[in-house]
Amino acid sequence: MSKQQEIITISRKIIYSKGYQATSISDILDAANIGKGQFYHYFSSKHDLGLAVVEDLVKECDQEVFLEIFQSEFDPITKLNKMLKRTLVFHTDEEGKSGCPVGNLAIEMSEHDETFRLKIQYIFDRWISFIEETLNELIKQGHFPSTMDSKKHAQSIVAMIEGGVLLMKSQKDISFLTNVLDVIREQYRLS
Amino acid sequence: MSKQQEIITISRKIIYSKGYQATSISDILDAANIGKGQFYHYFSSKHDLGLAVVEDLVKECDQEVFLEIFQSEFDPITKLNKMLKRTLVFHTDEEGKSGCPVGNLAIEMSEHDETFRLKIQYIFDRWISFIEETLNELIKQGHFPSTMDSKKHAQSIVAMIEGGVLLMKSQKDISFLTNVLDVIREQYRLS
Amino acid sequence: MSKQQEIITISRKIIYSKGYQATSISDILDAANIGKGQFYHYFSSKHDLGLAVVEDLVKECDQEVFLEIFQSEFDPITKLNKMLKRTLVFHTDEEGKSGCPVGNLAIEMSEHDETFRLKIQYIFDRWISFIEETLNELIKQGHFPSTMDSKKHAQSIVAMIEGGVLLMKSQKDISFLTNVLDVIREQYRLS
Amino acid sequence: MSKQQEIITISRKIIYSKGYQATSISDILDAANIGKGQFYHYFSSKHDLGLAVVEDLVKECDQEVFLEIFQSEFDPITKLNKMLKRTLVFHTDEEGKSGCPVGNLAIEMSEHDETFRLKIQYIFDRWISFIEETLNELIKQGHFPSTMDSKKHAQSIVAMIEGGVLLMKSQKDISFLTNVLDVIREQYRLS
DNA sequence: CATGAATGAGTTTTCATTCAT
DNA sequence: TATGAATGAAAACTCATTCAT
Repeated sequence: MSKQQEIITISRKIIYSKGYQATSISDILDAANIGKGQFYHYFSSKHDLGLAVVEDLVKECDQEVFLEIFQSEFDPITKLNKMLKRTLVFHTDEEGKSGCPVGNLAIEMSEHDETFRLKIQYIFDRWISFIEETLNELIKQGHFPSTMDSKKHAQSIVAMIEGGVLLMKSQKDISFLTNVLDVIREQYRLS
Repeated sequence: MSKQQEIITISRKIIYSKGYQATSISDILDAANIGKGQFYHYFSSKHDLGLAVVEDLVKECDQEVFLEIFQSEFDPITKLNKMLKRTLVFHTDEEGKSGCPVGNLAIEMSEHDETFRLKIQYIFDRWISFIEETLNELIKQGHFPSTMDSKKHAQSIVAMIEGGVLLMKSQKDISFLTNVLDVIREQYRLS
Repeated sequence: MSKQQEIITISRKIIYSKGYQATSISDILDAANIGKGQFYHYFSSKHDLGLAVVEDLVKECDQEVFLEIFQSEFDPITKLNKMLKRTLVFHTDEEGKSGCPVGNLAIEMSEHDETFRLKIQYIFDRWISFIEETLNELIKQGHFPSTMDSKKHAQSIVAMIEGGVLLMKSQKDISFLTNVLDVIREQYRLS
Repeated sequence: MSKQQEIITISRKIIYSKGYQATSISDILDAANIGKGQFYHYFSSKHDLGLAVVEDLVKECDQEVFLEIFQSEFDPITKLNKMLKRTLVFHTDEEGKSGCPVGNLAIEMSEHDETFRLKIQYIFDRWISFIEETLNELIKQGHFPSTMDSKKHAQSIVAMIEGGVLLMKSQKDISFLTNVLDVIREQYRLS
C-alpha cells in the first residue's frame, strides 16, 4: 500500500470516529507517524484529504456493496438480504458507536461544502438506483405489485438503514438497527 | 424573552446550521450582539451553552410534538399524520438544507460527549415511546394485527423520518423526504 | 498611546527595517511583548496591520512634511529647503541604512498588493502636488521661467530624493544622498 | 544554454517580479519544470541561487549597458541618450510594473544581506563611474563648465532614473518615468 | 545527475476562556 | 452585570533543506 493510501486509510478511520472538522492534521500525523511536510507532500490541504477519504469511501461502496452484491448473479431477494446482512456486520464490528461513514459526512459536510456533498450524493444515488433496479426485478417476478413505486421504496429502504444507524449510534444500542432491518425484511417479505 | 433565552435561541439557529464544533463563541456574540463577559455570565462554557441548546430542543419537542400532538385528544391515525405533516412543514420552511436539529447533533456529538448523547437519547426515546403507544392504540382498534411488534415499528418510523431528512439534506432535494413520508403513510395505511 | 497605536509604532519600525514580508508576527509579538491573541484582537490579519502601518506613515507625512512645511507660511524657497533638510535629518538619524519607509514598501508591495499600492500612491501624489504648487509659486515670482513644466519637475525632485535614498542604502554611504540633495539645490537655485 | 543558466534565467524573472524572499524554491521548480534534486545539484541553497541571479544581472549590465553603450565609440551625448532610451525601452516592454531589477534587490536585500549588497553596490558603482567619465568628456568638450562636480551629477542621474522607476512602479504610470527622463535630458541639454 | 519522499522548524490564524475594570 | 483586553494552546499550512534510491 502506498504511503498516500496509508494516510487515507488511517485518516478515514479517525474522521469516521471524530468527524472531519474535529479531526486535526496532528491527529493524523500522530496516528500515521509522519511529519507535517510529508502530509502536505501528498495532500494539498485538509480539504483535499477529506475529499480523498470520501473518494475512498466511494470506491469501497462500489466494490464491496455495489459490485459484490448488486452487480452479482444473486437473485434479487438474496441481493437485498446480503445488503442488510452486510450493514449489520459492518456495524457489529464497529460496535455501532460511530454510525455510518457516509451518513456522518453527509450530515456534517453537506450544507457547507458542496464538493463533499456531491461525492456523498453520488454514493446515495448509486445505492438507491441499485435497490430500485432490484425492486423492479422483484416486481417483474410478481413479488411486488406492478403499481409499486420502486424509486420511492428504494429511497425509503436507504432512509430506514441510515436512520436505523443514526438511532443505534445515538442510543448506543445495536438493537435499534437490528429492529429496523427486521422491519425492512418484514415489509418487503425478504425472509 | 430573557437575555439568556435569547442567546440560546440565536445559538440554536447557528449550531443547527453549522454544527456545534464549527460554531465559535464569536459567531454567537456577533449574532447576539453581546460581549464576552455577558456570554460567560450566563454560560460557564461553550459546552454549557451546547447543553442548554439541546435542552431547548428537548423542551420544544415536548411542547410542539409530544404535548400538542401525542398527548392530545386526536385519534391515533390523526396523531401520526399530524406528526408527519409537521415534519414536512418544518423542513419546507427551512428548505431542508440543514437537516434535523436533533439528528445532526446525534451524529456530531453522540460518540464523544456523553452528556449531549444522553439528552438526545432522551428525545428519541420519548418520540419512539409516543409512536409505540399510538401504534398500540391502533392495534387495539384492530387497525394492525395484534402480533405487530409496535416498538420495532415505532423505531422504524423514526428511523425512516431521520433517514429521509438525512437524504434530503445530502441530496439537496426535498422529494427524498416527501417520498419517505409517503411510504410511511402507505405502509401504515395512514391516509 | 493606545495599545493598538503602540503595536503600530513598533511594527512600523520592524517593517521599515526588515520589510513587510520578512517581518513575522512573532517578531512583532516579541518586540511589543504581547501575546498572539492580543495582536489579533487589534488587527484582523498581518495584512490589516500592514495597512495600518502605511496609514500611520500617511498621517506622519501629512503632519510632519505636508502640514508643517508645505501648508505653512514659509516662502517657497524655504519650503523646499526645509523639505530637503528634513530628508537629510531623517536619514542621518537612522544612519540611512534602512532607506525610505515609503519607497521600501512601494517597491516591495506595489506589484502584488493593490491596497498597499494605493495608499503609497496617495503619499507620492500628495508630495508631488505640494512641490508642484511650490514650483508654481516660484514661477509666479519669476524665479523660474513661465515655460517650466512644474509637474514634471516636481516628479523629478521626488524621484531624485527617492533614488538618492535608494543609492545611499545600497552603497551604505550617506554622501550619495547629500550629493543628490546638493544637485537639487543647485539645479533649482535653492541656496 | 546550460541547465544551470536556464534555472538562473527563470529564477531571475520570478525574483524580479515577486522579490527574493517571496519567491519560493517551489515557484522556481515549477517554472523550470525540474525536481528538488536537480536544483540542489546546481545550487547549494536559495541564497546561493540568489547570488547567482544578481551575478547574472551584473553580467547583463556589463554587456548591454556598460560595454555596448559606455565602452563604445559613440560621442558622450549619444551615450547618455542611448542609456536613457534603453531604460525606457526596458520598462516599456515590462509595462513598468516590476520596477528596476537592481533597485528592487537593493531595497529588499541591502540591509540584511551583505553579500547581496556588495554585488548590487558594484553595479551602481560601475554605472555611476561610466556616467561620471562621460560627463568628464562633456566638460572637456566645453558642454559643461569645468567647475561641474561630475561625480555628484553622475550620482544624481542614476538617482533620478532609479527614483523615476520607483515612482512609475508605485503609481502604475509610465509617464512618471518618461517625465523624469525628459528632465534629465533638459537639465543636461542632451537633446 | 536526477527524483521526489521526508523532515521539522516556522508561518499566520483561530478560539475558548480568564481577568481587570 | 457588562465590556473587551489579554492569554496561550492549538489549528492549518509553508518551505528550505536533506536523504534514500
